[in-house]
Amino acid sequence: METAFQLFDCDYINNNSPVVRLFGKDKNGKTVCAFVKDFFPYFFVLPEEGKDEEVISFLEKNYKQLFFKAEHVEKYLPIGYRKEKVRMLKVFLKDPSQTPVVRDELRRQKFIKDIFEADILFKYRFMADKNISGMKWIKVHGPAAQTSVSKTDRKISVDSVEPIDDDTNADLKYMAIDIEVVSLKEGVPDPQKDPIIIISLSFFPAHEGNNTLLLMTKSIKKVDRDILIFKSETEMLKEFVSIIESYDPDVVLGYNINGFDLPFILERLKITKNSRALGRCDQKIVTSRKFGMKTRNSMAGRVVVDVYELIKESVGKGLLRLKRYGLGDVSRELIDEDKIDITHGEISKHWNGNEEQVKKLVDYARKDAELVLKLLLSKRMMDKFVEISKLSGLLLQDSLDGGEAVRVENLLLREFNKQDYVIPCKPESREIARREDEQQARGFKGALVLEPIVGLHTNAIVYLDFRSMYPSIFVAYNICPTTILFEDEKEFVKTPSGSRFVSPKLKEGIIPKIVHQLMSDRDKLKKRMKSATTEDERRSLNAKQIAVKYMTNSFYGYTGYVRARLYVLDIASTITACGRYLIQHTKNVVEEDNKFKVIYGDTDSIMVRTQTTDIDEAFKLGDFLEKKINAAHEGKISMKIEGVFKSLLILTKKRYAGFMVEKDNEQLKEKMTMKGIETVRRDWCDLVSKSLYTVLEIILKEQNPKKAFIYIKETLSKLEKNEIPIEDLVVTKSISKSLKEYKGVQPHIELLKKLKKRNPGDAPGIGDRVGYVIVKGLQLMSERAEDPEYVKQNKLKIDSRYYIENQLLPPLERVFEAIGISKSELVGVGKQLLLFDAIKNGVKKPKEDQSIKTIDGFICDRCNKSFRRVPLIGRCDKCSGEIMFYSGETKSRYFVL
DNA sequence: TAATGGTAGGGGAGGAAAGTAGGCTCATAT
DNA sequence: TACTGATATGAGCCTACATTCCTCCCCTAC
Repeated sequence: METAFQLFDCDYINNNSPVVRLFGKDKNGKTVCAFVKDFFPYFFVLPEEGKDEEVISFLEKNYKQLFFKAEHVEKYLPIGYRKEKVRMLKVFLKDPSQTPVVRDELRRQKFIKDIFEADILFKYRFMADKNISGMKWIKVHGPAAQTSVSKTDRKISVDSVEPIDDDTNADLKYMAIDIEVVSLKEGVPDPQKDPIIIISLSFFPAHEGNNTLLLMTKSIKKVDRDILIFKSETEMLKEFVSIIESYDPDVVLGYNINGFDLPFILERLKITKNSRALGRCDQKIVTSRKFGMKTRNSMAGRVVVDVYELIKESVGKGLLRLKRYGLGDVSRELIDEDKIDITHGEISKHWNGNEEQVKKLVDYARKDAELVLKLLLSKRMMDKFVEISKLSGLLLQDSLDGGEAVRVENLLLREFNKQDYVIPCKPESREIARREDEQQARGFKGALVLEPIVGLHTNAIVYLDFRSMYPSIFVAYNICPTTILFEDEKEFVKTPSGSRFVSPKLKEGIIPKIVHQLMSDRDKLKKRMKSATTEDERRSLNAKQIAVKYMTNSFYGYTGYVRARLYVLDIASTITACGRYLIQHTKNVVEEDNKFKVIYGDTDSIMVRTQTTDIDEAFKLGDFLEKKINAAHEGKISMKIEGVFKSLLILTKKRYAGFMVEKDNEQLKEKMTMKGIETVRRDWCDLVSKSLYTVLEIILKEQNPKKAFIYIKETLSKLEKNEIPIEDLVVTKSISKSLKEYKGVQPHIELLKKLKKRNPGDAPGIGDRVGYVIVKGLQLMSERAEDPEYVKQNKLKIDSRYYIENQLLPPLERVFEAIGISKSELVGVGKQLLLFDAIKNGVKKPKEDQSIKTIDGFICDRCNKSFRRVPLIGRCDKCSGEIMFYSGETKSRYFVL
């Protein structure tokens, strides 16, 4: 019998000898589990000269049960150009789980020179050898298997496996989970003690007509159709297990499901003596493992997706701009839907409250599961990972969980093996330390950032960049671990930085080959995208295109990554050195005849000032430059015009704003671009981002600083009059490590300490973002950071002075200084405005009693310079005006304690 | 069984350290 | 001649301040 299915998961079980299991779904939506026998784990041993037999007898003697067989093979060593293969031993064992033991023991033996591929996960060893990939279709031959262990529609005992070419995707079933827990004590719920009270499930497609199901352990009168009530948590969990089995989801998802819901459920299942085999196999319970701060869960045959982690990753990679990661914030931003408002601390209160409150809690739980599912589906968050799986060969779960290194390694393993190369084992901790030291000592220089010409440029600026610079360098100079020359070779390619790689005529490097292929694949995908007829087709092609781009760009970072199997610092350094040469050389070429000036450039891009203000002409000049530069680089790497800036304000390296015109199908499109400036940074409050954006827009589009001034004046006066909503004043920052590890004093950390004291259960953790506002007071600014909600509730006063002097003015000063308006002019305007306006607006001047009761600081009567500490002289050191006490808007010579 | 791509760079806040001005004390002179 | 009080001056030391430099941290550009 022949069966084709899309490969969803793969693992192995040990029935005396290993059996590989392939999980997937066929065209009819039936789940499949295919069992493959007679595949054994192996690795390669390079013995010392002539010691082959010693290795074999050692294995025979010490690992009688485990050792299966050894074969003599000829392989290329992976690092450094090799003309000839080397004889080594391919050692087969009987049990994958024991491979590390044998490997480590062998390593200690004198007759061993090196060991290769002794740490490739068994499932990936199998998949690589059979040339099958996660999320691709495979065809298996074989009869139905007699087993009740796996819970799939079809079970097959496999004789042969092969990949098939099919680009479609099977329809998947999704189930979102959200649990609610009451904690007996204050703080984080403890699965040992605290019971689950509600399990909220959301399905796509519907489960027996229900889009949602709510399991709960308290009876309420007005019962919705989707509510199931149980007498005990034990019974509720039992039903939960059976729902999973009957619905049989492919994807199980949740918000922070890895960190909270799943581990918690597992613990409660254990305590209530329910089954923990939630996967498509009775034998394997769901495993939950902690790696440092991360928790990973695996469910045989299914995929666990944590939407919270996906969101964070997207933000981290700059694909998404969000200030906070809460489900509420994210839903509002991405799908314009709100969460029902209940804090963790209030859950117990609602649960133990009246009917109305319990009902609200139920609605809240239902909404959460719905939102998570909606986010994943409507934003098609998994598409990219499906494509990454197909490209790299990884299983979908590992594409989602793992980093770039695993992807690159999986791809390289296959390509290396195809060409008879072995790849090294992962470095041990000592080797990692050595690499780190080496990097420390030698340094690993990165890209070149050209010194910018700071200021406002109003001539047309042409913006050009290199197409996939680092990947192109790999290809252009045949850079690869397998081609790097340590010895003399007649035919070689020399990079501008002086490194030598063997000529591609003798050996085309493996990485260059892969990268070249990926780059041309991407070009084709982009072309197909342009002619796509349906939105679905376009979106699917786009996901592919993005995945290809990711893979292409991963190789450079990988070679400089200390934990990589194929870490070659020389290669990483060579790549960046070539990049530096290219950008510098390009600048020289552009400036050759004094018509153009390169005013800035970063890594792979340059901005060229022309002598025109006409956009069409600028584009023509851009085309001219493009041709000239590409000719200078002899087709090895090409530059492309990205657009023309009508006006551009450069503040510093990596910080600029411009009014850009792009060409899209011969249509001109205008847009504002801002890089690195506070408008795009998440650690400034919205007031700053918004007003700075407006100011920049006025300056760039209208070139009218006066108008910008007036705008600021209004903002400042609003701020002084407390007319700015507190939401606009919230500054958010990430927590990057545990409290103990922080050395200095920082606002968000100080606030975190306070929050932990107030409500340990609700306090944010590592990886979360904390939002704060600065309130009035005399302590360090960091100690005056406060939770906005707390400020509202306790009616604390916002420190408007902080927002003016430390938030609004500094970024504005930098902008105005760059356009030639002095800092003091603006500061003067800012501060005087602030005080004089306030006075004009009717703040009473004390007449009879000229003393004030509290002080906020010390201020110069003439120029309004403020001092943090009391100056001992009574004169302002700037203008020699008199120093006075002030409180709010009131100044006085006298201060009564 | 089991994790984690890279360097360059700006900028805020706090803290240490070296530098400095002014105050205090004491000696001395008038 | 011895002693007192008021006043001035300068040296030496101490303290608090303003400043500079550095570290830590966050986040971004590419």
